[in-house]
Amino acid sequence: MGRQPCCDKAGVKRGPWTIEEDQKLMNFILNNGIHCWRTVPKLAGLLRCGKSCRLRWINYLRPDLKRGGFTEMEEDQIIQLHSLLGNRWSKIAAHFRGRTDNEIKNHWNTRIKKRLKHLGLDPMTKKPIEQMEHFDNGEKNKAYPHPNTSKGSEENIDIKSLDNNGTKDMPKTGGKIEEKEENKVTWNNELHNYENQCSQVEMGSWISQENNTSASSYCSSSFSLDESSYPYVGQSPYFQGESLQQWVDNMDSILSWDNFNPLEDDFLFLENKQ
DNA sequence: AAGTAGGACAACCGCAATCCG
DNA sequence: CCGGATTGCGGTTGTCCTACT
Repeated sequence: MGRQPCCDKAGVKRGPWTIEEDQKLMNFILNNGIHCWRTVPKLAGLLRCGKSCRLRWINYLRPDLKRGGFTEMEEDQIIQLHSLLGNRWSKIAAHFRGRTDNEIKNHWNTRIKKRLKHLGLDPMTKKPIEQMEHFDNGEKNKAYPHPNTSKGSEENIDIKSLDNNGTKDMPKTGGKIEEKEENKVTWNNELHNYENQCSQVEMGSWISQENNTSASSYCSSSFSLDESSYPYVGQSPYFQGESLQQWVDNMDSILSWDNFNPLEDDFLFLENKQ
């Protein structure tokens, strides 16, 4: 006998969430907090399984989410972190305030992979593809173990050839990149550099958060709210036929955005209230 | 204008990890 | 310590949208 499914699939709604469902879930969580995802749909009056509710909240409804396209700097950070952490998206996402693992994973699969391939780099190893083909003759894994499979021992990572601008200095020929010794850095050095970078970014976010407590302005601290600059924003169901500002205004009527920062504090408060 | 292909994002599935009685 | 319940995670699939023919 196998394990019980997380929910009774009969009578459970699936597929895209409606605005009404989102409002129900959001209102419920903001009023009651999250104690047990399994009970959330029942108590919130939703015909969804708890897992689905959790996912919807984490990936879409969480008020502290920063939506919109990834900046080049964020992309570079993702590339760097991926070279360290592999496909551990939740760990990568932890370095980005307001980004979800799902968002980063999707962005990686749809954009960054292609970008690296376009640059003649193997997305998994960040090595020039031509070189990888050479190593495919039984030498590849030996020379460049994948972060997922290596045990985190010191290894040479050549991603420093990706400078802070991401692409500017990258040769675009199919693997005509000559590996320079000075570009090779140790695992520890790499980690140190990335952590410094990440902490700078996160500090910036926190500082702007200190200065301005509204969620919409928090988002604008690191990216423009100009929709034309960030086409993906418009793909949210909320944005169909309305501007971003209209959407924010609408949500303001449902929720008090001023209460969201810091979100963790609010949940603690809700917990204590009960 | 209709059909199709590809891209981007949202959502689901199944397994692993963790929690808790 | 054990076993069931719950949550978290990563891979995969589904859906919608847009560009192209």
